[in-house]
Amino acid sequence: MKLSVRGEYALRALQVLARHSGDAVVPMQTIATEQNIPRRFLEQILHGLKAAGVVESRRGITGGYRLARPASEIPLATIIRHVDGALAPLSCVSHQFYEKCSCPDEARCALRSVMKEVRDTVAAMMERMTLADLVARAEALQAQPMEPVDFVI
Amino acid sequence: MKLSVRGEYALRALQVLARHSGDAVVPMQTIATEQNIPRRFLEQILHGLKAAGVVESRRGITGGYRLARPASEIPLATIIRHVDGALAPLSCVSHQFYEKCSCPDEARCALRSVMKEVRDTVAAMMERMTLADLVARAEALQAQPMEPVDFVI
DNA sequence: CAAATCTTGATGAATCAAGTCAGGAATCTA
DNA sequence: TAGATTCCTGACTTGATTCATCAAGATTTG
Repeated sequence: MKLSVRGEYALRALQVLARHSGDAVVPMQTIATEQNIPRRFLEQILHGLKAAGVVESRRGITGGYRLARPASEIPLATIIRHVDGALAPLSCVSHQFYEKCSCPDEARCALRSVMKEVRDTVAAMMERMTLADLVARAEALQAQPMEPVDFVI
Repeated sequence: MKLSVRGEYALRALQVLARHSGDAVVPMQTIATEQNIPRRFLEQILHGLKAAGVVESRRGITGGYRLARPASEIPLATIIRHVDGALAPLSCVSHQFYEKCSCPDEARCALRSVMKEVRDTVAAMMERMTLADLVARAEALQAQPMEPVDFVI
């Protein structure tokens, strides 16, 4: 798994929506400003996530986006797969994005066997972790004191 | 971590060299033929691995490549990093290929914290696994019976 | 010297990543 | 109803990267 800038933006944007779970919708401009994401680009990303059924939108002056399901029911795996594709390091070990590779016998390819373990490990982690967990972790990190950059009196 | 075709070729080629550890050198053409890798492309890849100190070469009619160290001392992590770069899903959590990301406070970025765990897990796996392990696994898989594709009498 | 090999550097086509743009459609408020 | 604000749609641009291919040179052995 390699996260593109697009994927990073998607996760950061959804984290904002997860944090505002109570609100009706959050306008895109708010997300763009808060997370410093180019607005036009974010437009494209959110539209993709809507097509994927991850978010819902509302038009007009009171418009914006919100999560289509509770944050605790949206695993990071789902988002990453929609935006950046396979979690697997090789597409021949991907479940959802499987592609045949060039080795003669997949069933007995040592490299494939190793990469399958990597895939399974990463997929399990990303499947377990949800947007709600991400928000919770952000709050926990916020609670920590600022790094003592300059602590001399 | 996402493995490019280049990275896959590199690992497969080195697996051949590891298997022929006794031999003086293995000519590139042998590797290219056995693993079905375009020769010109393999040339480029092996040259890179030589610059990285992973393989040694010998010119002339008896020329070829061999591992610069015992296969058991070459972790997959080393190879992948040289050919495909960072193991981390985000460069802001990479040790060797660190790049600052756009979030305001890295130390308290939830996404970074999660991806750091992924990186640590993947890096540990790839650091532990060596070329020798890869060869051993290939042999173990070879020992398995052929898949019963057609078992009807 | 001839043949096989690695060495070096250039080149090329296709694809992708990141971002931009224009014009349209929906929705609310005055 | 007008106007402001928002999302919707699809095309486009720019630069880098990926996956190679090629030519000419250097080295080594028979």
